[in-house]
Amino acid sequence: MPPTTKYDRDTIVEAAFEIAKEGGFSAISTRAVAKRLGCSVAPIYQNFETVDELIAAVVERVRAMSGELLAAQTGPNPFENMGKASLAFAREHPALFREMALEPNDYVAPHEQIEAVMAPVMASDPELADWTDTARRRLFLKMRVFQLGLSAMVANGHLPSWMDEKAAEDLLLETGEEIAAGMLSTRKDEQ
Amino acid sequence: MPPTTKYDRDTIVEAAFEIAKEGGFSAISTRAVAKRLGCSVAPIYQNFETVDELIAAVVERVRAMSGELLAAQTGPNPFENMGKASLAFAREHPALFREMALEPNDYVAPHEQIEAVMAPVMASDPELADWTDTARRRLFLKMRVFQLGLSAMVANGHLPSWMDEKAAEDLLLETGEEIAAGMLSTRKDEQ
DNA sequence: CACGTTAGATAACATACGTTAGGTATAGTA
DNA sequence: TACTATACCTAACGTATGTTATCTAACGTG
Repeated sequence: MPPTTKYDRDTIVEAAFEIAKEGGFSAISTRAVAKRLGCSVAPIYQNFETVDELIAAVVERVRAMSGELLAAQTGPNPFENMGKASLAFAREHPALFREMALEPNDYVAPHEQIEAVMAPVMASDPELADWTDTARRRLFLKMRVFQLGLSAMVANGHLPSWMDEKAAEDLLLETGEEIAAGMLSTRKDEQ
Repeated sequence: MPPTTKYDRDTIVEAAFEIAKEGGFSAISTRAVAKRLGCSVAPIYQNFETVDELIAAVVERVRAMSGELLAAQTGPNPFENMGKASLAFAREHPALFREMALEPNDYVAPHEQIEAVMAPVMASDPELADWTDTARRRLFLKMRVFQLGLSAMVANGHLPSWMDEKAAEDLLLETGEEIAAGMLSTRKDEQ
């Protein structure tokens, strides 16, 4: 039988993940991963057909991490949790956030799909109880847009200098409230 | 004297610009530009010290184009013009928009600087006449965040499928109004 | 304890990149 | 008309990449 395995799939993915965390997925090269592991490229090709397969595994790893960041938000409001998780992702892993959320790829589910998941959540929110379904969806879209914009600024260090982590979260929540309030008052104006 | 010049600086920058438009700045290589021009790499090195210098010239070209997009918006409201120009940039040159607005670089001026430019504009807006300076700045930040998020979705094709160009502009303006209305009503609540 | 399977190392091939040395030909000038 | 300056081409060097062929050695099985 063969000698004992020293570099298994997970070890390799972890090393590649660390590299991607610093330089994005494009920084993952067989030699860079091998160097980080202190080995040659051989173990990589023993565990993956091509480097693209390794990168795909790293993407899965990132998705899992993203899910953990969301699960770590245990507040009562799902929207608040989503927003805070997004900000945490952007702050803690800016390069990965850019790759996942700010580039055209299939990692991000289409808006309609996310909307479909959130529709029942919104319907059960007492604050939105008397909203029409259309209005709820539109509010959700607006909140998602704002959340993406703020997360992008966090990931790129483009926030105003005085704005720390908490201030960013506050801005997100505050604006969410204001958009909702604005939608209500505007609708009132039209009646 | 030398033979007549066939490939001058502008011609080369224009070819590199077209390449960047399709694949981003990283797609600019001496050979790719040469191929597009139907020449060798020699003219490039006659006009530029290094490929980085060429890329810098392309960045300037993109900045100029970005300015033209803003100038093309001739409506009465400066914020509306900025927002529409940003959406146009994201829609017409998604790869370039990502490079300029969604990556960490020095192309984007710090928020404070943009804020300083816009402060007098906001002060002269009759709708904001009785707002405090702090509130105006905060509104501007929120609008910029929303604008960035929406432009990012446009550039990446992450918009809901039903949302066309006009619908995106409408969403931007509508949300701007709602945030302003929400800020007013929220402040009222506090009093 | 010998053997065969296979983890890992090494080094090579092919490609793409930036850059440069050396050659060719053009066009104004002497 | 000969000369020179130079726009352009060709081909190469060095480096980084993905990938693979070949080798070495470890280890459970017989």
